[in-house]
Amino acid sequence: MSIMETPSACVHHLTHASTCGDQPWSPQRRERDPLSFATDDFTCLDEVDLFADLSPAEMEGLEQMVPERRFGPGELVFSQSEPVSALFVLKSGRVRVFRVAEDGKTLTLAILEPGAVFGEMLLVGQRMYENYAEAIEDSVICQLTVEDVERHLIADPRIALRIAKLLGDQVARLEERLTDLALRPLAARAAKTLLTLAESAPTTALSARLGHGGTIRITHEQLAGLLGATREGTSKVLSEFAAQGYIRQARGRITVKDSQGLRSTARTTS
Amino acid sequence: MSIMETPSACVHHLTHASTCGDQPWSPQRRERDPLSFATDDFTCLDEVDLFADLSPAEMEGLEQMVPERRFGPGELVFSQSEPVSALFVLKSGRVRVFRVAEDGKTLTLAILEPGAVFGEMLLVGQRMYENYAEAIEDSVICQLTVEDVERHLIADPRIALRIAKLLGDQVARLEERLTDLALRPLAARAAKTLLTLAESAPTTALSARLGHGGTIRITHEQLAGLLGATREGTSKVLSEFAAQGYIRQARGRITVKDSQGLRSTARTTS
DNA sequence: GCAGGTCTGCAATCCAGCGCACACTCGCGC
DNA sequence: GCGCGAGTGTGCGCTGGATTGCAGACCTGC
Repeated sequence: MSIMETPSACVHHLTHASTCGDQPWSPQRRERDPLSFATDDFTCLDEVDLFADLSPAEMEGLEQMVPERRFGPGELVFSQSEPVSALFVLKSGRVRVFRVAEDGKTLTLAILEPGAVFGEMLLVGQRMYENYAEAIEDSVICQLTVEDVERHLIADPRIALRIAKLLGDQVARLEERLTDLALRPLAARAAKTLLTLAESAPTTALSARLGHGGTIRITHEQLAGLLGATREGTSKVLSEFAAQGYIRQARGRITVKDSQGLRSTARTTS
Repeated sequence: MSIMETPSACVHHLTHASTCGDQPWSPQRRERDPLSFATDDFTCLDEVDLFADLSPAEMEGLEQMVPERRFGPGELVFSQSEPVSALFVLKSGRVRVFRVAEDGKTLTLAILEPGAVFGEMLLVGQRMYENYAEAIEDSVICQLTVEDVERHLIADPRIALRIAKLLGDQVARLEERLTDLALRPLAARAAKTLLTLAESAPTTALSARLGHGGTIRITHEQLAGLLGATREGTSKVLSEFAAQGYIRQARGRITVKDSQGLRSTARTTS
């Protein structure tokens, strides 16, 4: 099933976007392969610390009515034509949350790993008009409807506190990124971002065995989206990092070799 | 009393900051004039919607133990040498929350008007290591200690929800600013910011009588700090706006004349 | 009403990073 | 294993905006 057959994935509000499948900001659309999905590692709501305070019985109750959807690479999880009406939990795969300018350029707000929650703004009455989310790999996503949320979560003080913490972290991260973007050169931002990614996408058992500790799965273009820079500029600084021995590069993969070197680069101001 | 006599206002951690009162990021320090403080318009906790759900009795209880402090222009409310250990409520005056880079350049995160709450990150376990806050006018600020907060607020589900909403709004604003900074030219950001300021600092009875609706009290330099740009660059675009008739300028004051014109400028992408 | 500091205007110069173009090469899919 | 497309290296002109330096205009306090 091609995503082209999913009309709701189209975005009709973009000024310069004429036809579906021709989105300048989503070049890597592919056919979907239903066989390659990961098996269910955990039920939707386990392992998500938003719900950590719930009793097993309560979890049970919630889980019953949580539908689960699958998305192929490039497929939109939500957009303006399909506005957020639910809280999403990423079960497997990876999702990119981003914004689009009128001229088609994008900024990536976050690249989410399994276990992440998104669409949280809905919980506090925000609308998220402007945000898009797309799968960048085959992904399985649970979604709680607004009603689920309102009835079971908002009312619960334990959950409300968790939500506040979640949002607090996010505020801190955003403030950091904002000041970095304003005050630091590209190289510094790139170094910092690599360090962050390297520790947030932690070493799996497999990658550790292969000596790939600190390996990030990301393309230059995706990284550029996070940095608020062009692909070319990003490639440039990455080459320099590689030349310095700070990192090693492969296609769609970057391995941090000298985090200390990156750290000092991250501190430069101009 | 000069702020020079307030040792705790000094910042010793900045790389290039040698002496107090010589902070490159805080050029407008002045003597403090105790007579010019506004009178108490409202008690600390009224009018702050964070506490809107509390009963009058509860409010009473809280208010009793809320100390109140006064700050003169340029005086630091908190900084790295005096880290956040409280929740602040701005009663009167105006406060700038900002960050400082190693080379002394700053980015303003927010300019707060009376009734605003800040230091909220503390509520959710964030540290705010990097944030500074300074009064830009004579200001009166109430501060709840950590203990006040933990005992009376965190536990209360109504408050927790308010906090979540507060942080949610903040996330939305930050995401917006981040994408604007990354994807939009200075002129567009400036226009947008002016519009936001014009409506967030609403028309007072006095200014309405004087026909000053939509007047913002801000210097080019302060605006530049918000935009992540230089004073010169900001002055340039403001001159252009004035030439277009979008705004009228006076010292430390900008009046929006043609919000429609600004809106269209704000939409430009490059 | 005078003095000093703040705020704003202006111009010349410089430069990081963008835009564009293209060549290459890796590796996935067939 | 072969081919094609996604991912990457590179160069160069261009430009938005930073930098620097200064000059005048406006307040505010004395």
